[in-house]
Amino acid sequence: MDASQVPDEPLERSGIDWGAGGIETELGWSLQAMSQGFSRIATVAVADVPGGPRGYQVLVAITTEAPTSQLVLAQRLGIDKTAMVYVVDALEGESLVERRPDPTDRRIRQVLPTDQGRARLATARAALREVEGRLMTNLNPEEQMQLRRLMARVALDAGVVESCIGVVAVPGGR
Amino acid sequence: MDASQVPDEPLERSGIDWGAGGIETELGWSLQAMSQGFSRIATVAVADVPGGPRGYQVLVAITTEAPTSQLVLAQRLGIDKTAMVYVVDALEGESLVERRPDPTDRRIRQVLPTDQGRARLATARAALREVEGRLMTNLNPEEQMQLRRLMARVALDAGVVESCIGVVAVPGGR
DNA sequence: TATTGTTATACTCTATAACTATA
DNA sequence: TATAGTTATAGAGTATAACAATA
Repeated sequence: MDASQVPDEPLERSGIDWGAGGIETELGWSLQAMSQGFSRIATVAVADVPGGPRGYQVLVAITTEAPTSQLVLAQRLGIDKTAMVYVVDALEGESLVERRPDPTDRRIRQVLPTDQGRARLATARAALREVEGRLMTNLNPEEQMQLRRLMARVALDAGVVESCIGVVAVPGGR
Repeated sequence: MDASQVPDEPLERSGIDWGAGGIETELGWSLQAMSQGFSRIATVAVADVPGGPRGYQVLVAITTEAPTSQLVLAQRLGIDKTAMVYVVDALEGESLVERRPDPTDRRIRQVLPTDQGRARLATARAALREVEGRLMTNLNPEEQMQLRRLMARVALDAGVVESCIGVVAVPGGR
């Protein structure tokens, strides 16, 4: 077994035996279990946002970034452009966002938040932060920060990985 | 905005502005992006294992834990018991595992690895470790270990979270 | 009656292709 | 011709329900 990629402490206070190669030493298992736990609680926390977790992410993106197209929004959030249509439809149905044609290119629809959208986002965000803390309840605040930072860095690089694996093409990209 | 759950450094070397509340500061987005990146490369790495990533996880579990039933195996791996049937079928079809009735309870099918199964697992595991390192390529070895440890701890606790949220019942559990 | 494994069915999510309107 | 958005359709994956064997 290759131990260079794996913590070399035989046993730690969490009770994980990293040398045994059990399922809890698998990054994929941790990722899946954490994702399942998160999506379960997150779905409840953002239940008031139409479109669910994806609707929430759209609200976050359009309130913190310059308005772009639905397409680049979809690529940035890691969802399909066809799914983006339904999400924006749902948000627009409750007047949380509005579509506006780009003045310079009328094919492009900018997605802009309304005041109601910002308000809905604020309450959802607070609820989400609360349950996130509950998910990481056995990590002290410092460890929670470390985890957030490390995951964000890996996530930002994840787009780079696909190119070095040899994916055929990034649709719309270059 | 509640900053108590979020790293308080305004800007770090990864270029993330934690105070702005952008999409890359969202745990859910990091989790999703990391999962997408991982499953893309993991699917390739374990392509030789029938049943894909889930077949791989079954092999890991049955080679490191005492033989149990398909049901507890499914619960442990976080997949449905009906899906477990297909995964075990696929593994058994290539003689990587064998089903054996539990001597004390003939309803239960123990799932045991064959020598071929152990060999297939070893090669897949090596391939997986390699691409995992590539996914976390911008983290130094120490940071990779930290990330593995923190995620494993949260994942192990994830099962506990569902009970304190108030899920109706854990099917089969108590 | 309850439980394990299995099968069949339905449903959700995602991906693919085709269509429109603009460029 | 190419691109952004939309729609319709098909596929994979997942969950639900019902059934057989055993306890």
